[in-house]
Amino acid sequence: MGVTLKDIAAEAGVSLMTVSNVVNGKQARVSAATRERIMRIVKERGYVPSASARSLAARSSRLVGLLVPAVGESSLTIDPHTVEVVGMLERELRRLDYHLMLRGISRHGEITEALRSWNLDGAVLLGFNDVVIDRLTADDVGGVALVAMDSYSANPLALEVRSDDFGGAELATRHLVGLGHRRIAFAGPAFSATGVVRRRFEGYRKVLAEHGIAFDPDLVSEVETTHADGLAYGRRLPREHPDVTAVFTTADILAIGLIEGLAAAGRSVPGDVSVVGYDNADLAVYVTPKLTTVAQDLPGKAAEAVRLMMDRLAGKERPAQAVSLDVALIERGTAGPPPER
Amino acid sequence: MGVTLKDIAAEAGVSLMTVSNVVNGKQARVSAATRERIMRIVKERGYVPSASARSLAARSSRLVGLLVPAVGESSLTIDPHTVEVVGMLERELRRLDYHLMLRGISRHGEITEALRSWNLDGAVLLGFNDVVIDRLTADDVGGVALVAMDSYSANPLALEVRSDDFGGAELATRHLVGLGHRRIAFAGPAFSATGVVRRRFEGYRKVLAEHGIAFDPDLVSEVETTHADGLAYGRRLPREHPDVTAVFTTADILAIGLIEGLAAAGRSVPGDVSVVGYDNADLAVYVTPKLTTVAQDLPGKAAEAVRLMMDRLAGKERPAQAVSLDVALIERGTAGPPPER
DNA sequence: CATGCTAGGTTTAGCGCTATACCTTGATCG
DNA sequence: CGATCAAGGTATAGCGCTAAACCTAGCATG
Repeated sequence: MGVTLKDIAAEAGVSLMTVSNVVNGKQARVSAATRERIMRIVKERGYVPSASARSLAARSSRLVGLLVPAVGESSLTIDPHTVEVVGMLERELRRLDYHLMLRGISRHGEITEALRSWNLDGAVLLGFNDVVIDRLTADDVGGVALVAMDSYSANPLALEVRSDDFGGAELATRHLVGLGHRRIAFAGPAFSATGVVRRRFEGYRKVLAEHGIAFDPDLVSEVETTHADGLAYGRRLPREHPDVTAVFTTADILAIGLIEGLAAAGRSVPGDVSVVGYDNADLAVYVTPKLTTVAQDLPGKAAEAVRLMMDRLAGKERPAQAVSLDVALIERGTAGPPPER
Repeated sequence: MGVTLKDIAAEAGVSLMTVSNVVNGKQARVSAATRERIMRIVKERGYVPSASARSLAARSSRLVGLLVPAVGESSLTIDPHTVEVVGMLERELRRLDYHLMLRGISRHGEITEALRSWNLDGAVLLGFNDVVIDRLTADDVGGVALVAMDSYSANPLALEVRSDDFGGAELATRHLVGLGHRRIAFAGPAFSATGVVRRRFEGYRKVLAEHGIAFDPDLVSEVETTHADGLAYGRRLPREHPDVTAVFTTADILAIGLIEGLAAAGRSVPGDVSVVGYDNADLAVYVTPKLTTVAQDLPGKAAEAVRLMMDRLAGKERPAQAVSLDVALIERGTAGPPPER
């Protein structure tokens, strides 16, 4: 159906390999005249190389997998700030003439299957639990460049791109302490899921220690990264810890739920309680008051992921194993001084 | 490197074709005993079929493209309610053992290129201008099942899945009229971009007519689907049309910006002005007051897109050409009776 | 003048799989 | 009892491309 190399070769009166060389820009082997003639025919006939044939013959697919956890039969849930990374990833890869395959993973073995079946050159692991990444063996991923986002894995097979989670938490907590808060709660999902939360917790704890504020484990709550869980947490917080005047949360959506919950419990933000979010999601500015939050460098994350992957594909000697991007505190309306007493 | 059909065939002492038949579940041609023996070896050796080889030999890739506009060098911007559709699409396709390739399109020709190069079986066109879809020729898309989302194209080559935009607008407008509003504005992007906006406009207009309310073109504003543009619109609306007591918008994000703009201009929602959004995005419930909006059936959209595509791939005689899904009005806090005067 | 070298090609041998035609063997049947 | 047929396979010929080895003239070189 489609036009093939053979057709072009026949029309140009050269061998198939000459056309292949021209199409792939292998300068050395063809004269300028031949090259131009072939290129003209390629354009005219609308030749488009077959990716499967290339992948099969060249053992490289120029395909990168975007692997996302898919719990059971449920669909992928890509959170809003991840979506932006996906869009940027796609653009970077497209510039380099790579393609992106989106794949939900529900069993560990599916990672290997996806990599092998499609002969992927690389893959980006988005939102996986660290232990999933640690379980990957050289047998699984031989040859493919794996980049894990926001993980803190011990697996040398995976390149890693993340934000400075420890530093972000320091920034947020330091801001609250600077405002005069002493009873500062920490709310985020379980540590086990990802090292990210633990790093943020450690940053929080370090700043408390720096300022001689006693760490109170009761002020640390395990709250899922959802509006509903944030809401529930906000409702019970004033009852359980009336002395808390500020909360550092690990996600904007959680913070927004929290603020609504606090309001339901009769506490205003930032009048009674200050709240700091994390991620600087779009919606941070849609709520009232606008959310004070820690911003990640999303474009940087996508760019670094691609850079790391390309370095490894190029067989760079000692490519960076992990990159940590800077974060910034965005001061808006949800953090202020504690109430007078 | 990987295990191939040949390896399995050698180990099982059968021909390569027998293994191929077993792996592909072609019952007829193998005895149960042989089938089991082969399956055991396949499992043991961790055989994974090569998608490129299959695609090449079978002229079918089991790959579906997810084509999204990418303006110039910028990255894909997938709006939040689209993201959900993407996740659901992926799940549906994965269940059917298809894979999804995400591809940004910046020139029209890239659609064809993507389809041909990867030998795609089908493609979902997300967020394209109707005229882009109309320009697709049989030459471009021969054999691939194209599904366009939210388009009203005249091109019989594309299957279409959309919500009942006309009906959604009717619902919203009727709600406002029922509440007692007479001066109701319409805010949305230019009609030219997509028939969706025009259908919603027509629904709005029809309900006005039904109730004998004179249509005033001055109350129709071209506002982009962004928070910023909604905000600007909200700021100027009370000045330009102080008598407007309600606004029907074509997007939640626009509505949220609008509400903020109205607040900046000293108008409260729903006290002074009622606002109805569209899409029932997650963030509709994060803002205060929670947004009254028109909800689309997102899971239905994804499922229908896949069903339509599979029907066409299966060569169904008269597959549906377009599907329109039901919508529902979600009453929350931004629409109330007009102020007393 | 044999030798090497370079430019500009061509030939060959697959990559891993599937479609299709073909081949046995034993049972069935008019 | 020869023809027919189904079950259970096998052999062959690609799909469209690339890597790698090979070829051939024309020219410079010691």
